[in-house]
Amino acid sequence: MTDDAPLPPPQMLCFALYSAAHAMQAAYKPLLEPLGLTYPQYLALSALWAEDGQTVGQIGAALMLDSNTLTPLLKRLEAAGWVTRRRDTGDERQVRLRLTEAGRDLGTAAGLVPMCFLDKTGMDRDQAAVLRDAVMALRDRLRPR
Amino acid sequence: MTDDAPLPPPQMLCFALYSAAHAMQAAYKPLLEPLGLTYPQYLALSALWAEDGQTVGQIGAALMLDSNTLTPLLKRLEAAGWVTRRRDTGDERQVRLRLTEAGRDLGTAAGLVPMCFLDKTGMDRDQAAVLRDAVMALRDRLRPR
DNA sequence: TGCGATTAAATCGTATGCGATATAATTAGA
DNA sequence: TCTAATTATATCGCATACGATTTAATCGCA
Repeated sequence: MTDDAPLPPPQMLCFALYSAAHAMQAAYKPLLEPLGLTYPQYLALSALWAEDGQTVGQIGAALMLDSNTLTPLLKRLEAAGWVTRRRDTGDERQVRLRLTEAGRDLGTAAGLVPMCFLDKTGMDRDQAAVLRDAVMALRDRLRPR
Repeated sequence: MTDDAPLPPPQMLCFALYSAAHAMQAAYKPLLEPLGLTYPQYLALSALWAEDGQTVGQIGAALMLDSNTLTPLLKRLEAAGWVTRRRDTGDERQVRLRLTEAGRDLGTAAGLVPMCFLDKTGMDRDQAAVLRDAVMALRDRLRPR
């Protein structure tokens, strides 16, 4: 039977997630740095590469981030010339993000990044998918809604 | 056979980790806020609850963080009255962190936090341990060294 | 139709992370 | 033993995250 003594960080599930997320971003860095992207910026662009013209809110729903995080990030992507930000003509509350020519080209250039990352994990697609689903299931149980 | 088209963020293993780590910290918030702690502060204190009197470097090794992150965090813990920071008398380069009386009491008060978190995951200890080990294994494969 | 409620972004403040650099103490070796 | 290399923290700058608030636009409904 297990006891209730406090576990040191290395043995906690939460710390495993915490440190693995950091390690993941560190592993992405050499892949993204040549492209001039941070990992969250890469995520935001990934959302647009999958579907261009999304609003801040739609990207936020995909990445589970709010405008307080996304607005400055998206402004940096705009300053870098990869996207444009324009108020929606139908609903001026919304801001639509559109890839520029350079932004689309960057998507092509970044095409190999996911495979390079998979390589680093030492897993095949199926193993990665199993772990991904387990982690996503945990995340969704932790989300209040 | 799978294709090489870019996956949208919700389907990527990296995003699962990224968003699960955020969800984990959000789940900890209601448990830690009453104690006046952030999640990384809780981790640092957990290291000290497991073994008091560690140096900045030792805590950093446990949490996989460097002094650029830890020094300000530990100063906040000191300002809150939970630890003291003193240069090691034997090696003045090192700074040793010691729990105050209040810091030790906080450890007692925080004793139930891990179980409360486990509850939120909807998993039992064994399931949590399996997932923890899988995530840690991935993390260690991603670490360059 | 007019106004209060709701919604979408943006802004502000604080706390991480982390690359790069600085500083002080210790160690190593000729 | 004297000094160059190494080590342990600290500092600085930038980019997230996120709670709280603000602003502007749209909606609901009497």
